[in-house]
Amino acid sequence: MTRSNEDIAALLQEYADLIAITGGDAFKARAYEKAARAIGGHPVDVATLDAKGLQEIPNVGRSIADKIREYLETGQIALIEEVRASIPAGVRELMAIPALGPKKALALYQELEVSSVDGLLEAIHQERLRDLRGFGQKTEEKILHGIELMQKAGGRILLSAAMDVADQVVADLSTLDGCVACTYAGSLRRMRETIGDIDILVAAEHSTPFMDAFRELPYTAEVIAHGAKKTSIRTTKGLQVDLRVLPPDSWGAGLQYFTGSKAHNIRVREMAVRHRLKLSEYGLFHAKSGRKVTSRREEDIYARLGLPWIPPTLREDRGEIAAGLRDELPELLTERDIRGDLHTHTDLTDGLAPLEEMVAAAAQRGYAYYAVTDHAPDLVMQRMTDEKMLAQRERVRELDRKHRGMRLLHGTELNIGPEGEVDWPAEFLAGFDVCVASVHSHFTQSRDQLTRRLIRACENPYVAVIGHPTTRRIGKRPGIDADFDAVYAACARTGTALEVNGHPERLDLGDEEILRAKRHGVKFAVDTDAHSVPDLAHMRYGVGTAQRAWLTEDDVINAWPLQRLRRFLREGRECSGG
DNA sequence: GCCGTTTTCGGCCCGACTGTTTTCAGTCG
Repeated sequence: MTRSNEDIAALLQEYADLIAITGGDAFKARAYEKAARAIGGHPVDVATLDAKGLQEIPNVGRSIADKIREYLETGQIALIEEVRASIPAGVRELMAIPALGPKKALALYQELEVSSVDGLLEAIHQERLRDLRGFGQKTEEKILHGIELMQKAGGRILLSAAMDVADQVVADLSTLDGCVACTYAGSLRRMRETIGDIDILVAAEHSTPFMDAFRELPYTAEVIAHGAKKTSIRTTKGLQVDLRVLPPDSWGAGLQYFTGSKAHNIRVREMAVRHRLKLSEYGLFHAKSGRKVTSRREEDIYARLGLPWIPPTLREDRGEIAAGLRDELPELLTERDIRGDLHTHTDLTDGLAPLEEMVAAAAQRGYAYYAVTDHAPDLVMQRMTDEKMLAQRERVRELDRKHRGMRLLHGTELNIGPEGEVDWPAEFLAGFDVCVASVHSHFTQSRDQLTRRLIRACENPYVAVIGHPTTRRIGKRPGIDADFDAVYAACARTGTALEVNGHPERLDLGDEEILRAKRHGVKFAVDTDAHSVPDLAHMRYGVGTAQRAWLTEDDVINAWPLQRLRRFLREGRECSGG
């Protein structure tokens, strides 16, 4: 993940928003948006490219290339700074609320001088929106609901955003002299879907050099607190990061303590008490004498309590301790177990990279197989046709012959229509190796309709995987309201797998839903839904989510050898229907 | 602003839904 690509993408997206808010040329805004997306998804660090290299990125022309150079040289883009000065940052934040776009955000600012979410709430409570043209009672309700949804995230950020920062901090601190170990702990290590703040641990004899370096990092914007054992900072992006430096001898105890979860740690400490021991972040001690038993490694602490080492993703007090005592902890799925990705896109629809680049990147990851699943025609904006799909299949077959060691599957991501129908009739679907089917619209149907709709998709013999089953967007949109137990039962009955979509905004199904689905005997596909080469790396979040739901290699169809996967796909086609 | 030419301009993903309006603008995927 390259820092400058992301920063520049964010900046260009901001400019696109500002153009939209100020009523500028909509096509120009769109051009900046497209460039932002292309740069965010570009596999090469733009800081290493010259003007010519920059313009080779799709949707980046002379003007935007110049602005990127300007940013790389001066750290800002004058034009964007200028527009920023005329529109308060809060106005743009309003656009993050569902139901509010640039036009309504601008109306709120110009007519009511609202320039923050809090200000908007106040205006609503004072009933000042009532007189505003284009704002009615329903809009008001939608806005309130949207704000509630945003605030429920409670300032927590996406797993991926936290991971990027943590990876960077760990890399920076690991280079310092005297660093025995350095890693992240907390909910990030447990791979929770959202993260409150980031905990970084260092094992070293002397803490001062680390605390000093931490405060001096280029992305440290503010030092919240600093001492010998703990320093807290806020990054330039507003994230809180805590650093704790432990003596190497306390590493295991500290790591165990700061990884949590709180509920898990309470259980473990209760066990310690029953063993007449006492567990703290400094180690495991004899309760009476206070003599240290062990503290250096997590494994030793768990072992002394009669437990195997418990993977962090399981430490949620969901039965992991009882299972550990019975020696029945699952052999969790790991990223190494994944043999292929079954849901990916190319630039034939809304992906960024051409087929050849996606395939080359997949081969680089060491996959044994890889499915290309571009959108089907019912998602009208993607302009798919039978001819385009068949032509792509020819290219896939040809590439497959060239690639030794990785088999290419030709698939599609079908759209599940309002009645549960999909884009193509059986005879056309039969030509695909694998079909993913997903809901992309009509989220507000009744519970019965949504349930029937999903079940009908499962019953289509050619549908092998239900993509992002709840369609939630974390912090933005709740999942659809269907009777998912009925859907899971249908999946089990028809041999249809459920997706664990690894996109950090989706993580869909989430851990709790996977646990429920598994009880119905369903199999899963852990996919990235990649729309660019860097997106392929989202597999780590899909696997993390799968781990949190106790999934093993046997539960996950794309962890199987190709032969077993093909058998699953074949049997699904035979046993679905009615 | 980008792109691809019918090569220096003219088109740019397109349709549905929703709420507000009184015939359509704004938002979304």
